[in-house]
Amino acid sequence: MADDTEQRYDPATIEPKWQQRWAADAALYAAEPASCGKPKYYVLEMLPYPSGQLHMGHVRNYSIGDALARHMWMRGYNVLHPMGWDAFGLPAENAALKNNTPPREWTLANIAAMRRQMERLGLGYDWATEVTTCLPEYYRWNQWFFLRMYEKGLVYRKQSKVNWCPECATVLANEQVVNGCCWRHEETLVEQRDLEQWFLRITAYAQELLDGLDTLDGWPEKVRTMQRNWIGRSEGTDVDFTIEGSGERIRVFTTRVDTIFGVTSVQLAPQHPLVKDFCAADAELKAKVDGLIEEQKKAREAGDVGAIEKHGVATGRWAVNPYSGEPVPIWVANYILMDYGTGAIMSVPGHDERDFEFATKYGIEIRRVIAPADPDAEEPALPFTSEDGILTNSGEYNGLSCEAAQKKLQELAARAGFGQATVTFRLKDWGVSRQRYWGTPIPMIHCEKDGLVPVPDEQLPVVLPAQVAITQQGGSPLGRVAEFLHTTCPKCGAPARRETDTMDTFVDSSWYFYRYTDAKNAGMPFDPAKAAYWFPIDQYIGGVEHAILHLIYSRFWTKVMRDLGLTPNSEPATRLFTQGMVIKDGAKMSKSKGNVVSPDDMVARYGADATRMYALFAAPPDRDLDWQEDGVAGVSRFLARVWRLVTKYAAVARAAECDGHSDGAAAAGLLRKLHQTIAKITQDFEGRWHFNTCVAAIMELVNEIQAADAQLDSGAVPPLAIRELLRTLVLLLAPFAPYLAAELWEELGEEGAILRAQWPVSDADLARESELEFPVQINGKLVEVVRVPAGAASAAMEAAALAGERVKTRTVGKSVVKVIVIPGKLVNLVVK
RNA sequence: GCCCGGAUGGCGAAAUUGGCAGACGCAGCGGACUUAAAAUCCGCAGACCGCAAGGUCGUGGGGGUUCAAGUCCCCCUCCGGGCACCA
Repeated sequence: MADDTEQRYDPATIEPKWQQRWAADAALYAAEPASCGKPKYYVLEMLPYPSGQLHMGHVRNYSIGDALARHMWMRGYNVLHPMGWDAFGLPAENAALKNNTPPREWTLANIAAMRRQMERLGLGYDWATEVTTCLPEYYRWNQWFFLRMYEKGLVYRKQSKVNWCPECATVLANEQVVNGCCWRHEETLVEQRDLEQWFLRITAYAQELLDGLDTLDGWPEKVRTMQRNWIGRSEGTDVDFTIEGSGERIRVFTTRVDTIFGVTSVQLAPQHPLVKDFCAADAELKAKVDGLIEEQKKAREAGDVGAIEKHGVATGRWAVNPYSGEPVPIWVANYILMDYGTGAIMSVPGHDERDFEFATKYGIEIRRVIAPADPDAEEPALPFTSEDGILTNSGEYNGLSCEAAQKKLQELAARAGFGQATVTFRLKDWGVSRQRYWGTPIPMIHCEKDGLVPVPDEQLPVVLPAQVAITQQGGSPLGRVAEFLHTTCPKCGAPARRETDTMDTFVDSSWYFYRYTDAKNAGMPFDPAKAAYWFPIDQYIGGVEHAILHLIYSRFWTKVMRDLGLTPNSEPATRLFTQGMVIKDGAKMSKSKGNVVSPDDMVARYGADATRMYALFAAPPDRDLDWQEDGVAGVSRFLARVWRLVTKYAAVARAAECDGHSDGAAAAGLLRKLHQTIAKITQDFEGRWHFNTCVAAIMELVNEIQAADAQLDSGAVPPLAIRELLRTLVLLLAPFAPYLAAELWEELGEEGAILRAQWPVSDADLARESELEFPVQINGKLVEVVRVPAGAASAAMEAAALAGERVKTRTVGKSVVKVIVIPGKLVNLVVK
């Protein structure tokens, strides 16, 4: 048996052996202090939710990050490559309900299981900096930040809508609402209820979050665009209309104040406070408005807000256009949103599609106030929404361009006090309240006498109680834990009540990457000096599904931390990479589709190296990856070939004299290929990241070495060259197949960890081709391939092309009209 | 509806700056080794016509620019993702 296994590449023996050695070497993947003098490199992969099972998306994400980290270590950098757990969240409560396991136990067991999976995959993390967000040592700093933000006026409370399942009698997170129904009760419509909620004032940073995107040129344009749209900055004008009779004002927001003379109604959102007043005196109106609210709600629940038919109801009131003095009717309409702008609009049916649709339906006047800039042009049909035109039917403003009119009208409004230029953002403040158990308790106390009182710093952390019955009853589970709920007011000492909301888990992931730089700090979230050394993150890697929320929150939190003096950086990461999804049989891997491939299975069958390398080989990292198990088998076969090749010549390589001589034609060809491969892979690590072609390049190199097996065997290739070939091959493999590389490194008699070995440098002289092989085309079609000595002049190329056998037979009796020579590339003959 | 990706052999893909389309791998076929198989090694392999030499076509479709287009420009189709009454 021994003989047999000795001859075979066996990841099941190699990999656990090295896994053990690496686990015993605490310094191997450890970040060094700033004093080490090396340049720093912070490579970060998004931390996973500890579901208990790594999936292929994780494997892909971490294989990319680990390859980069290993490469940077070999380039001599001080690398921070940490990992942690986004450990709060609903699944733990669901598991508690289902299995009667406490969320904490369930979560910690899952973390242990996933960490074992990661270690088995050979991912090189610095576990000394591990961060687990559900532990008080971490979440106390969430509370600390919350209090700092409270002091800065960045935290406030307000009434807000929540999803409520009447069957569960509890609040649902947005993700638990499926097609407008409760995920547990698929027939039960989710209701919107008003609750007092905590908010973080992210909108205070809206402009900066937008401007910062311009500096993030290391981020994918797609992500920046998505964030820009999400922030949704829009410049416009606030205009106050006066209600006839009462003298009350309705403030509207418009981006097209130049169309003000085309206003033929004012439209209010059904939830607008003035509508409530109108309804108080008019039961009939109230019934109709309630109907509109119901329609909006239904549409929102059904998830097609944009598709609902426009409905409205006239209030019978009139509002006066402050520019023209003209009264227009006030309507309430279901397409007006209370939470954007002022919840009221001026309706200009002549120049807005939605207003046009509404006015047509209800017979409201449609007026043209913008004419084409070219007086000879035909008047375009209404609604005419372009801003490329001049004002008409607009009194003294007639003839002005839209842009000029906007400016003039804004100035007038400001002067006369009925409005001004203004900027509106689509971005809303961040509601962080969750009526949930498994999250960070919000560190606030409700006192009868003193009102809202923050928990003093010295009383942090507010610890999540361990013994909590997770039930499906309504309200926050923490509200039913007497020991937690009842406390005393820090100000007056009287009995008081703790806040029972917990924080959104996006809070945890908004700053965890700072904690990695100083994970054990008990006195601060982190030491600013340590963070200043490591930040910004040099490369952040994760799924594009986090392009908006997580990455906006993280940017916001960084700016807050900067303003607290904790970091000099305004942005957390200079470069962001978003990898593609893992697909199988044409669909994203998911339990419901039954197309999930377990990483454990792959590792058991083919080994960690083959699994990881396949994840890099099957597609470029930014594209979707189609998982084909036969492909993993192919990579595994390739690794076996490498193993056989290196072990076959290991003894020769070990014995090679370092001062020996390494020439010979066979060696020159192989060394040329070797140095070309080094150059290709090094270059890819520096920018393009097409690791699929890196793996292919290594395969080509191995194919070529193997094709020269006879020369290697016969001694035609000097031992020193063999040594360089194999040694470098193993080094190139190290970021992609770390176990096999470590094993073969040792096999070649090298001392010390391959991770500490120097990344090979391509020698341009050795890489250079001695001959140029170039295509000759006739009229753009390939006719022949000819050779000239490398570096030959254009004239030599032309001569060689014209001397080609096939070229000669093809040009007989014809004339060469033109010869195009691209030096070093090709020759094209234009022949008639 | 708007914004972003993408479409290349039987399959995953490559072609980095407009310059030999299909590298590398999978599946397939033929051969060597073997009593046999597995494993391994060698070879073939875009489609069509042809015994062959060779030829014609070919990167979702249509048009264009160019000596030369998978790559650039215009129009269109399909697939994936994001946003969606944002005033």
